[in-house]
Amino acid sequence: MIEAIEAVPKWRRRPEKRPDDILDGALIEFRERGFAAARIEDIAKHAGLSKGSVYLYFSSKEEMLKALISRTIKPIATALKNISEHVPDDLSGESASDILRRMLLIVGENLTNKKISAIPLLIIGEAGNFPEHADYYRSEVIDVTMAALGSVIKKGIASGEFKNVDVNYAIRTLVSVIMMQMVWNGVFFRKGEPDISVKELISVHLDIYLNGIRLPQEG
Amino acid sequence: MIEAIEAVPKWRRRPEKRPDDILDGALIEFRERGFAAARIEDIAKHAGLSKGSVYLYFSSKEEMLKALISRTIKPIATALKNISEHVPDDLSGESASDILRRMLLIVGENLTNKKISAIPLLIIGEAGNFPEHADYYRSEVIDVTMAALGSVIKKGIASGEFKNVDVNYAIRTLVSVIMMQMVWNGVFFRKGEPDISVKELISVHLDIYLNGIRLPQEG
Amino acid sequence: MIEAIEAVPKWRRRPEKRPDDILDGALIEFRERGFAAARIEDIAKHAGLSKGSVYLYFSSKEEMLKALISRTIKPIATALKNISEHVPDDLSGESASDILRRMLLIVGENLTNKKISAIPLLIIGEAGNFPEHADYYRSEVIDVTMAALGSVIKKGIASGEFKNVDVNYAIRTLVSVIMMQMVWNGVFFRKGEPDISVKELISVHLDIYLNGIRLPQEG
Amino acid sequence: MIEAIEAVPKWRRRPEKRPDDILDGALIEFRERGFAAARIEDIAKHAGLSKGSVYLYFSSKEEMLKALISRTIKPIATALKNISEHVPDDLSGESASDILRRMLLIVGENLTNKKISAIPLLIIGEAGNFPEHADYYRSEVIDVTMAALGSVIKKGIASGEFKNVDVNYAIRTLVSVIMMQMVWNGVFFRKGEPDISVKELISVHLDIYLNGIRLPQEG
DNA sequence: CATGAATGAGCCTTCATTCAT
DNA sequence: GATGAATGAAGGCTCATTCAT
Repeated sequence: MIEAIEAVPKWRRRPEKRPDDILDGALIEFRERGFAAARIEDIAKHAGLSKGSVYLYFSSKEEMLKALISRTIKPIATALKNISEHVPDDLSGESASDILRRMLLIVGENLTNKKISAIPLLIIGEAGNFPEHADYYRSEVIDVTMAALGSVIKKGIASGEFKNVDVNYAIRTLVSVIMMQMVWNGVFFRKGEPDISVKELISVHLDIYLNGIRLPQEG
Repeated sequence: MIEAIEAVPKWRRRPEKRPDDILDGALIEFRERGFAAARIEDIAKHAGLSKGSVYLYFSSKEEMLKALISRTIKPIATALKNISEHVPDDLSGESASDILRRMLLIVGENLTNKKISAIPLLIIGEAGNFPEHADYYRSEVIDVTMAALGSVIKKGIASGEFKNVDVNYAIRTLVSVIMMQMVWNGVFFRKGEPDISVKELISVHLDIYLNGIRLPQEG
Repeated sequence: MIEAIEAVPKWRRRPEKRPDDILDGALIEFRERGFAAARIEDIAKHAGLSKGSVYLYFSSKEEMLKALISRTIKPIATALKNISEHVPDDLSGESASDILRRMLLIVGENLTNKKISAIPLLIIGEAGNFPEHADYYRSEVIDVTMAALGSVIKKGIASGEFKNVDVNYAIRTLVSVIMMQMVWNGVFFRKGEPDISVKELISVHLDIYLNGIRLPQEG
Repeated sequence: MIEAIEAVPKWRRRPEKRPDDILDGALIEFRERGFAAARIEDIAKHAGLSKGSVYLYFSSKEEMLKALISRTIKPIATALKNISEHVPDDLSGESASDILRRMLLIVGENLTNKKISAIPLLIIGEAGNFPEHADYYRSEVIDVTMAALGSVIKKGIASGEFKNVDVNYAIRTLVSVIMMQMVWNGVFFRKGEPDISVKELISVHLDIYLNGIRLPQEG
């Protein structure tokens, strides 16, 4: 057994991870230059391969884009579905606010993973050419996330914890900071600038979301 | 009068508007296919011109992108500067909340103009290839907008109208709904779906922003 | 009478010279960039005209080249024919050497006129694309010149003035310095360098041609 | 042995000669149509390649021109330098005339190689667009050649073999026949015409150069 | 006559994709 | 599997030529 393992040649590292390595390179190049302008050769270089070899793993550039997006979205979608299916019907002791906080923090974690957060930006940039990917992302990630958050808000309203707000709009306020932060980090952030702390951001955001910034007027 | 109208030559419509017509076409194609994949010939067709004629007005595809972005950003930047310079020092009677509302509604108007709101999406999509445009947009539009809103928030805090929130983060919550809505309309919106009313959205958003969604706990 | 002359409008100088002005510009541009790379618009500029107006005088770029070459070659060819037809049968008192000298000096004068000497260079450069022009130049200028010089050399041989050299080759030695000087001035000359005096050159050349550079060995 | 020959793959002939094959094609097309009008596709065809493949070896048409000129000039320049450095200081027994003869015959050999003699013609034709190539050719070939010949002439003068001629001009007479012959063969020669023998030409030329065509006048 | 906007053919150059080894 | 030479379609850009005014 041990021999078998040692027999794995060292000059070819993890060949079974090749597709993943290629997609890593693709993500970088697609984001850096856009899908159309990204060159297969550059993507291959990131994976330590030659141009032609990429085609052993992906039949076309577009297939790479599809695979890249799937690779990121699928586990997220699965996780989101798990979460949303487990929002307890009656909040079982936990306040709606606390549940919202927990959920936002999970999203926040994804935000700090560049390999994950680059995907929606890529999708935004290529939405004109590949609306199906935008659609896929919306269905699998955004709609699910919004539905999950929406159901918590609804339960909060039902339980008397929240005001009777228009849920459809209220979700947007809640979610938008996440999206803005993604765009900010990927597009408008300037090197050398002090980072925005995602945790802090979400904390302040949620506090405002729950309580507002206005001081209660006495009298 | 009628003669005057007929005197307008039919074979060359409003030639002085050509550059503008071309940029309109460019915006459509750049958004639809991305800068790299957009074809000059298609852009020309939108303006009723042939491929070569475009080069009578713009020396290269990249120049068109620059001109397109400038055309949209410059007047907005000017307007924003006017607004931010006229935020009264002492709120002079008007509440900070009301000023924020007025400002957000102005931004909301731009949001409903597709020719304007498509620009930031274009910039986001091309940020990898043209970081200078993202930088320009941030400096001229985002930073100015955030500074203006920030100064109102600060005044609201000073006057006792607002809580002592962290302004830097608080601005983000305020602004992000705008950005999300832009992305939504340009990327994730599905035809046939009921539109989100920008006015309503801003109204709900600001209400939450000011007051929070949580019901005050009695007792 | 005088009035008539004054009636010539000043705002349109010598319209009948337009074709000539255009060809002047064409010569400059054809030599500077080559026929293929020369732009009609640049040629027009030299003549103070707009691109389209050139086509009022010449139906195509190639026609301009033809006309340009004809304009220069025709009078030269006529002059050469006159000269060669008047080489006296018996040298009538003048030595063959003196006749050669006179002929070379005439050629030398053309050499110093850039508008004339640029033409053969143009023809050389475009020989691949327009062999008919090279052929024309050879027939009308080179062959006639060589024939004229050849006939003088032959007469010099007949009269005992010259050795019994192979005329065919001997002409080449005589003529080649002219051609080299043309190429030199048009191609290899460096600005700022001291000019080669054409007169001096021809004088030294002919002296060598007649007498050689070798000192007679005393015996 | 035979196996070795058969082992040469048929589908990819001498790939290491590709750049050379391409330059051969480029020389033909550049000379035939001029640099600007030559089409990459035609050049590629000469080398049995497709348009795009040319760019695997040369990054642009202009690079091809540069490489083409260098390829020809470099070895010539090296050879010339060797020759000029070995002109003996004291003519060591050999007469200056004999040395000149040897040198001219070497130049004559290059003249009969079309691949070599086409280069100066190309340079002449493109001098307007690429003066740097004319300059390079002058520095590396013409100036070196003239300097070498000049130094021999000077030694001939010093040794009493030659008259005290103006060397600067005398060189031109010597060299010009070479240049003329190049132009003749490449531009004015007509198919079917009897060839000029370069050897004969140089022999006659040098004889005239040394001794002149004039018969010594008795009495 | 003169203009210059408009056209569209043409060519350099790039790059996704193929394929012989 | 891996390579990289080769292909050829595609598109940006230029410019000779046309033509309505």
